[in-house]
Amino acid sequence: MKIATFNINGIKARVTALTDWLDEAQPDVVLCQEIKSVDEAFPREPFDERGYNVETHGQKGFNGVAILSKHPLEDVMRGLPGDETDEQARWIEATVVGEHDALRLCGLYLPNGNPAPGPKYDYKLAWMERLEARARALLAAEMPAMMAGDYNVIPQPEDVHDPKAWEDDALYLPQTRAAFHRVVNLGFTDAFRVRNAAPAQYTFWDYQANAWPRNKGIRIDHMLLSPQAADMLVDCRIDKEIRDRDKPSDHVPVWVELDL
DNA sequence: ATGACTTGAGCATCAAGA
Repeated sequence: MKIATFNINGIKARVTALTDWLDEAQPDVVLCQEIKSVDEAFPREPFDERGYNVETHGQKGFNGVAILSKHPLEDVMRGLPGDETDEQARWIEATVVGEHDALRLCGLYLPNGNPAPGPKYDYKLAWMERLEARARALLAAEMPAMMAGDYNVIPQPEDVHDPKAWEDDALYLPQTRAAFHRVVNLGFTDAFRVRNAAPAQYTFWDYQANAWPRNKGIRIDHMLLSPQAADMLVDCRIDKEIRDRDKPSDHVPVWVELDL
């Protein structure tokens, strides 16, 4: 089963770019971030036509996550547990059933956190604590699970074109990376890194200052696998070519092939 | 260089992104 994560930066502006990529890449499941739409306004038809079930967790203007799946989605859960007052739409979970096994899938859009320090950075760190708690619960269930999406975390120096330029940024601060590694170190596998050890493998390039042609990117979209899911990993790649097309998102898709 | 682009909201500009 081919499962992808893709921060699309606005579903209404990205329908053509997304459907073109779906038709080529033929993923079974796509976790989308930054749909920037309320649920009622999400354009379902292009995805219905292609055989995808659509589950959304949106809000007006910003954030918002969704799952597109050619397989049925069960037990859909919206919102990251741990703070009833949090109104930002950044988490969606569902179970997808494969040929041999079922997989618990979590699509996430982790807060950016800039400027740091400040209230936005406090929110990011608090959100990451809730993420760690959810990750522990998923591991305790001992079923295959994947948490994938836009983490807004640059894990290591080799994941950024110029580490020096990012050292005060909320995506790369030591506290941010430590919080990310605390989650990984519970027993998750960074699917891309176990399949590709090369530096400078990016998933985001800013629209500004010719970042893409200069390859001034960062790797912030990640797919973390529980031990049971890691045993199913066949491949993981970044579809960076589509950053070259008309009206691209500033992120590109990352996908895994799982023997599920 | 706190710049440059892009999106959504909503109709002139501004917030937010990373």
